[in-house]
Amino acid sequence: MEIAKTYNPTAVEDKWYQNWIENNLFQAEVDSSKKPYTIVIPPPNITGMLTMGHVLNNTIQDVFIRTKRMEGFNACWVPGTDHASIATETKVFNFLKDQGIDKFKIGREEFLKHCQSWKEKYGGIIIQQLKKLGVSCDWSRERFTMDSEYYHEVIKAFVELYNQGNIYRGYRMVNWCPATKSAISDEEVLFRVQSGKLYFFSYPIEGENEFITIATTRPETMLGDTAVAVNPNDDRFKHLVGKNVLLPIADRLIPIIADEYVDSNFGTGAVKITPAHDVNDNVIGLRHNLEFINIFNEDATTNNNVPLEFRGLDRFEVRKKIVARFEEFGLLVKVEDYQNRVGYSERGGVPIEPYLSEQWFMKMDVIVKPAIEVVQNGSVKFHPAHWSKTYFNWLMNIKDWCISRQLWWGHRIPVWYHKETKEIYCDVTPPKDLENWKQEEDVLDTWASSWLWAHGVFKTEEEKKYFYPTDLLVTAPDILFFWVARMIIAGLHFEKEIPFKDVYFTSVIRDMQGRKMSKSLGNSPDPLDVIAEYGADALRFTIIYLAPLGQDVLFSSDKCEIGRNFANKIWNAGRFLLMNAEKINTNDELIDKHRDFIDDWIDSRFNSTMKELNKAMENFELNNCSKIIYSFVWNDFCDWYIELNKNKFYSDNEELKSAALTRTLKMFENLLKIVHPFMPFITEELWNLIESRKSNESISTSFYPKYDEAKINAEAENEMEIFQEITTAIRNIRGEMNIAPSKSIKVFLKSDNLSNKNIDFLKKLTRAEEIVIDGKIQKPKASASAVLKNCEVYVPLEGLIDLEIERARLMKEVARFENGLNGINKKLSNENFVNNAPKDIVEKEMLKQKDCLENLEKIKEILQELS
RNA sequence: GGGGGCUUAGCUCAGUUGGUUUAGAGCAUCUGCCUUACAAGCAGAGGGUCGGAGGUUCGACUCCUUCAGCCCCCA
Repeated sequence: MEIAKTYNPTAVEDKWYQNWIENNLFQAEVDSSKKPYTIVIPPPNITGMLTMGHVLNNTIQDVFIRTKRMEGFNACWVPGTDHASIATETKVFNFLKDQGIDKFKIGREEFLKHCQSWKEKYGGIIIQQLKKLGVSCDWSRERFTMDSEYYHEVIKAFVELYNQGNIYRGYRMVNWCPATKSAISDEEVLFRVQSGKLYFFSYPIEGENEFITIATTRPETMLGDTAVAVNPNDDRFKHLVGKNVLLPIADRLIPIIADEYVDSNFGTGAVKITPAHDVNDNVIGLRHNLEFINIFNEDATTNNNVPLEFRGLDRFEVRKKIVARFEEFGLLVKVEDYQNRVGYSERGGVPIEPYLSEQWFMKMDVIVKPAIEVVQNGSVKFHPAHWSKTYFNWLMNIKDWCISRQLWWGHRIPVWYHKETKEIYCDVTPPKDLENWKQEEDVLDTWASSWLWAHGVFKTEEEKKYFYPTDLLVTAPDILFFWVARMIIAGLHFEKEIPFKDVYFTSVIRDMQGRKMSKSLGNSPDPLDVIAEYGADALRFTIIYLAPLGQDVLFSSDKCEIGRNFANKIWNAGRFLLMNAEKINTNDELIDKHRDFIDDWIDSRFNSTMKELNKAMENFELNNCSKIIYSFVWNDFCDWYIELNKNKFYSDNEELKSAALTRTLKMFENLLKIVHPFMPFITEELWNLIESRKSNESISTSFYPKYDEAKINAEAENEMEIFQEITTAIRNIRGEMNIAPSKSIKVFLKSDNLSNKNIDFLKKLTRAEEIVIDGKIQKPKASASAVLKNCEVYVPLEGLIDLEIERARLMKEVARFENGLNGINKKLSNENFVNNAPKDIVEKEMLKQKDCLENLEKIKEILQELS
């Protein structure tokens, strides 16, 4: 059998994914004989393309679900997509616009048909991309937030909340996106710092020959001013409070009021108040009973509440005109450069406009209470835990949630207004005399549908009962408020149960300069390109390896060399074993024959690796898991176990060879299994190569190795440690003394308690032709030496030794030991330490001191001889 | 202004209740090797005193205070 020298993922990955799907390996059905382990996917947006964030997030979910599946749980990972109301509507709107089609002309029904077909065409792309990653979702359960059953759930929830009095309609100030002509939530406003201007306007005071100067960043809103406010403690203005100002251009009289809110240090200390177009002014307006003048249309052009010459203009046009007019009047005092934070609509891409409008709101103060409790009492655990602080901070200061959106693509609010009586009807079914009613035009905020995701994805009560509450949610921290918190609220409100037990907050992926990956910066590699270049396994492993819990990740695609090289290492270990398997028969009956310390040692190492791995997994430290596995595979299994087994594979004893290979392959299979959740493809390929399997058999449904405390063997580990120390010491001499690897050497080991039994192993690893172990060895002349615990190493180098180098080597050792000894002496000469520290600690220090002293003495002796 | 996070080798990061660590890993660097699994590899080496200051303690990278710098979220 020919096995490629370097691993080539491309063919392997597609082949196995298809095989898994054909064999329905990831399908989960209700089965009361098995414990469920459930994850619902954070549904990607149908307008989205796979990002590095998705890669990290879904790899994490896959690692958990695959591990649990192999551990014997009924693992169920429910995939799906989100209709993304505003994002999709914007996309389709622009798509139609490019073809000269106007949304408003074709009307709601027609527009929704376009959305639907757009979804059919593009909505599945990200799902196909996810499959490339190797994720083991149960695709038969794929859900969409506008599937009919799910749609019904969302509407039902609205009706229930409405009937309970938790939803109300109100005329309130909202974040208005003039581009999409819709309200958006606070969380969908992105603040950007930009350089703007601060304009200083003078307003004449009624009946006085005096002016009051205000500073503003938004001159156009002066048309809607209904007061000027100053701080009540500001002596400069005390005499003006209560007087009126003649608002220029608008020619209205507005009062000067005093309010603590005003910061005397900002601008001139006097501010204009526009209650209809600024959040803070709105609060002041309510407090002082001011008039609310709305000066904008829905698209943020000026309406009929402004003087004729300013009507029907874009807000930024108006700004210019207003400033020009103030200048003309001589009322423009000055203009300063100013850095201000402007809120932008995340989807619309334009500055949002605080805007008064009729909207639907959800009362939050009461409904959030249980959601706070379940995190406080640990029913829902956050990983890392510190996110709970942010969670509490938000929930405890929560405001009512504006859930209506002036869009068409989404769940239309199930409210009808009676055409004559204006009576409101709210139900899952429309009123019987529909002709007399008019349905609410608005749809629900997308999050008011996806907050039901954790239970809404299950179609029957039986399924919900079995799979819900789910076990784990893996998500990015930036949707903690949007989604995680709201899902907890919804789960507790509608199902009386938490939606999930653990929440894993993933790292944020950044580029090598630490910048967030974004489309506009173009700094995000396309994961599919990365997969094509390095393989999905390599990408998966690398991203986990780089992403510690709670830390951001700096990523560039060349980092995938870590994963690719690791895959190649595993591949070649397998390749080597398979090459030997061509010449050596394996035989399970021999598995316990011809064992020696390396077998005990690798069993011990494997089991302590499993112990660490299980612990890291329980603590949601996947990054740590990847490192534990990497180090076992590379440093223990490849560097030492395989190397030491070579002697056996090349022996003349057929039975010994056979036993050794059987054991090594068994260990290799275990190793493949623990790597499998991280690198599913290569492990499946090798698992099938090392043994012929049945057609529907897969490593992904094989049994995960169980940790066995009894296999942890301190004696074997100790023996190995000594062996490794001696090996390294000899190799070090070879390296430092520049002895070519091809040149064979003789080694003398002076020791009383070292046996001869491992000499062949030592010879092999150090390329020595002869090794002599004896307690009475005299140091051969002109040899390089090393002093170890209970053992002195001498390598005779007649004619080859460079005394200077050897002296320098030994001096370094002297320094090392002296350094250590200093620290120990300092401790032991401290009476307080000796008296107060635990006994075993003190004893250890004394032992260390003794060893150090002995070693120092020996090295110094050797040095003396050298000179 | 409120909340959160970070600061350990050239770079990116580990370091789990303070004491088996003379502070580790990967990458990068240097030296030597194509040793019949792997040059995407092997062997060896150099490199930090843990952001600054103070404190608690017999003992601190680890706990406390404070200062400085960087980042994120909310207002």
